[in-house]
Amino acid sequence: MTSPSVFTSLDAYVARCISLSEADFAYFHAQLMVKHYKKKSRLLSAGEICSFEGFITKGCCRVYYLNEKGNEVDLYFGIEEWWVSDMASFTQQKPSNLFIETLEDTELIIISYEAKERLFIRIPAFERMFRLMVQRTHETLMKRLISSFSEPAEERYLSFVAKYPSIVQRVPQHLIAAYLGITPEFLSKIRSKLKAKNL
Amino acid sequence: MTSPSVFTSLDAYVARCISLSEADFAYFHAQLMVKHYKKKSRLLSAGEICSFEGFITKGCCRVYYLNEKGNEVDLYFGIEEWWVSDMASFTQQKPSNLFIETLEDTELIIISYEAKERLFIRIPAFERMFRLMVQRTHETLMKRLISSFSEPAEERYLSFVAKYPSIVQRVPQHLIAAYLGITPEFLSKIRSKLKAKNL
DNA sequence: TGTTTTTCTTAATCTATTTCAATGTTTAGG
DNA sequence: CCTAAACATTGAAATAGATTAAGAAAAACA
Repeated sequence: MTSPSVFTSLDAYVARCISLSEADFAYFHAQLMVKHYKKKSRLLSAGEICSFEGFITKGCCRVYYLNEKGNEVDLYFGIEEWWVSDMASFTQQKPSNLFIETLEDTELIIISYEAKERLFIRIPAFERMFRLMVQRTHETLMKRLISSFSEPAEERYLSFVAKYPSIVQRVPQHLIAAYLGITPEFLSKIRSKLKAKNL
Repeated sequence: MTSPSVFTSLDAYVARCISLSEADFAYFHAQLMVKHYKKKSRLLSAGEICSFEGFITKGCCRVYYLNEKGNEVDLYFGIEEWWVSDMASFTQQKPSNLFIETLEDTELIIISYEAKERLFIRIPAFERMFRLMVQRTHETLMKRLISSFSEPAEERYLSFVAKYPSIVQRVPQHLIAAYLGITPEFLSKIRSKLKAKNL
């Protein structure tokens, strides 16, 4: 258990929320599957029922949807220690509107709907852990909504860079534009304006 | 228990998520407080720690924040059977950035932080009930973010009217504009344009 | 009831952002 | 290493929505 395993970072994540015995951890691990995907793999497509919640241990994913004009709009990017899923689709086992795709070769620990239910029955503390996880996600989303209403694109971009410097390195700019809710052209303009300023 | 009480609608809400014994319900009720507020009462101000999660049994509230320009931006309106709170502030017992205010005379069932913790300890099923509640809230917020990125103001207004007809009746238009992320003037323009079309 | 305050509308001007189109640059694959 | 594809930049024209300011209508209030 003390030697580094695939589960190390996930276990640490869990331990920050709830305390578990060794036996609990073992049962937990038995409910999980480790998956490896190549870059540009599709983990979920709109119309499918999302069959997993995935904790990223290596790599990077994007979660996006297609709007009526056919543009891809990124909801969020996940890197190490993030969960990716379409929670609504997963929880209610109904078809998703979202797409999930890897942007790099990615290692993911996934839990299925049935496994999660088993986990809740056997170790109710996981209800709390997932509640806290959703609450955190919700808080992040709320802040994002607020900033998208209050701040002009330039500030939102600067905040994004400040908050997720590693994502900026790893994700192509047109996807970041999609995340910020602006066109790639406009992001490019913002960046060149910023560059002009800082010189 | 079968005669209508203040708790009737909340109990129904809870029962849709988890099943509880009579004794559980009694303990649950003992953790709650019923509050009455006049129209325009302030339930929470930015800077305070949010001390409650409130379930509206009668009336209407708005949850909003002040952006840098000093404009009030509405995050959501709560009517009967909705929860109002600043979840981030409440859960982490840290100062809020939000304001909560009644728009009508309002009856609210509130639970405090301590009472909620007691409840979780005595009846762990409530972890699930609140997890499901947050998940639902999260899904709603996600949809809102998607529509604010994808749809022009006119469509967002039409969706809002279609989804929350009762709120449209009860809430002044300039607040709905603030909810949609546009100015009251622009909403007015949209409405007169729509009126012209439909005649 | 009349009066004050809040809410709603209209119009002119201004701005952030989009769209379109063209060009340049980097990356990936054969 | 070369070529195609993906990605990024730039500029001009178009547009959704903001801002300002004024007046009309409705609601609250005394």
